[in-house]
Amino acid sequence: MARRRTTPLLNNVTDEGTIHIPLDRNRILETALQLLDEIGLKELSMRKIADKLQVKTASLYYHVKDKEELMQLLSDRISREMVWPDKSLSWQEQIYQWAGEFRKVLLSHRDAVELFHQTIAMGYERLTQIEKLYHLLVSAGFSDPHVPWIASMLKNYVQGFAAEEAQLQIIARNRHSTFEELGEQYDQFYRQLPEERFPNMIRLASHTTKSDWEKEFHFGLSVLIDGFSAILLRGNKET
Amino acid sequence: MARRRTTPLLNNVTDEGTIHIPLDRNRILETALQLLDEIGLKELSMRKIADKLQVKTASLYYHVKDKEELMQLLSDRISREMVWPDKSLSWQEQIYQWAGEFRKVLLSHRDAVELFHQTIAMGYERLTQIEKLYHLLVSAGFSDPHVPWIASMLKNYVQGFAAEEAQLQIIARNRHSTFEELGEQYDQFYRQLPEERFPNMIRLASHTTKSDWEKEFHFGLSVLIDGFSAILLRGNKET
DNA sequence: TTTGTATTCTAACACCATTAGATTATTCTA
DNA sequence: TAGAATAATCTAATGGTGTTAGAATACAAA
Repeated sequence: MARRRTTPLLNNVTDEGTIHIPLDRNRILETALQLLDEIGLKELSMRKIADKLQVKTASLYYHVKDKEELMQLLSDRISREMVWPDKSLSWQEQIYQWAGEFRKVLLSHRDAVELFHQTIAMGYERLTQIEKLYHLLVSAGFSDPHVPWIASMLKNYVQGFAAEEAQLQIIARNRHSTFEELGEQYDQFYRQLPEERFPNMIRLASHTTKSDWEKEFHFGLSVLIDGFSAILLRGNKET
Repeated sequence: MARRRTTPLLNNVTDEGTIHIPLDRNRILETALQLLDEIGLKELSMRKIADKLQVKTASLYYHVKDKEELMQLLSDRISREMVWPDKSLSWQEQIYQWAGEFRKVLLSHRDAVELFHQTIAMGYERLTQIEKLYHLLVSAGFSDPHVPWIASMLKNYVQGFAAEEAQLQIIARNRHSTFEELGEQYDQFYRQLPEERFPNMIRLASHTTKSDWEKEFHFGLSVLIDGFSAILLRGNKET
């Protein structure tokens, strides 16, 4: 039995007295983002978004083509939180800043890494993010053929690193464990493996659970940057 | 109205005369993998796997806890196709081989990259894959604290690179385009962007559509390997 | 042949994305 | 200001999904 509104909406006021704010993409997006942080990507559904907006599900489809389009827009919305590197710094330091920002944004929203994997950089913000990186590299003196794949390597490095961090957070959440408890559990898991088959994994168990993510992130990045520097010094030869 | 079998199964022969082979994890897994290649990860459902096995959906749950467990097993099944590096080669060449194999496997099954992102390396095969890489790096002379994160960087590089390749394949499939047509379409997309906002993207459009994936994969990898070599020469100092 | 266990099935539940078409709200025009 | 046109939302339904309890069946051992 469907409930039916007894009186039509007038002046944005429903019969319950609550104010009816018309939908639009922005409101849908902000609600979706909020919901994402609360329940995660897998639980995020059109129904729940609509419920949170106090609206029927079908209404969303007037403002958005698909769930896929919504996810696309959502990834762009998250990208908007990037702060751009300070152009007065050296290009190396600008890359550190860019990467640090990207990592921060990816970790500041639940399952953002997953979302970025599932979507394609076609929106304004994500394209801008790449454009800025291109600009940075061009200014540093890299030749045109080099720029896109250097940028791609940097993007992949950050995304891969953040994915590992996020995965640990997700596991911790699922088990209602703290980060420290999780370290022990990891150790235990590795040690319980057959020793003749995984000698190195077992021996390195304590090192596998990263102790200082910040430092490792920076160090890995420095390997890349040093490599790119070498290309620059060599004079941008070879593809 | 549900159809009901008129006679019970006897000697593995149904009333239609077809032979009934009992289910097991392996058969489910192989069917799932085959189906994955045919229809892709998003379309892969328990129902369709069961249908292909000529079995009711619920039967799968006797052999497998979850869909998640099945996906976990599937990623491990795919990892099994890895061929291990030749230990007579130098460690650098062994890394090239390892990475090349990993990339090959990730691209030899539809949506395998996605699957690897969604699952965690906990199965026998995926752990073995990491163990082999650890062994390789230890033999090369890297110190214990360095091994896991170098391995992580390599894994992430390959996975990131393969993700970009796979994404292009997916787009090409969706649009029923060849790889060459897709290049043009990409070019067109970039050029249609507002020029004042994306000057570098537009100018670099032709370079963005990678021409020789093989070469770029190798070159990017060499940047990493050179960086790791430097660490080795420096004597494994600093974390 | 009976009994017990292993396996598969029936039937249902509670979700999900999406759509056509009716209904209501708002704006524009005469 | 009344009526027509448009914009926005809702109703209702379709066909899909993973998962489960418990009935039915198949197979193996006694």
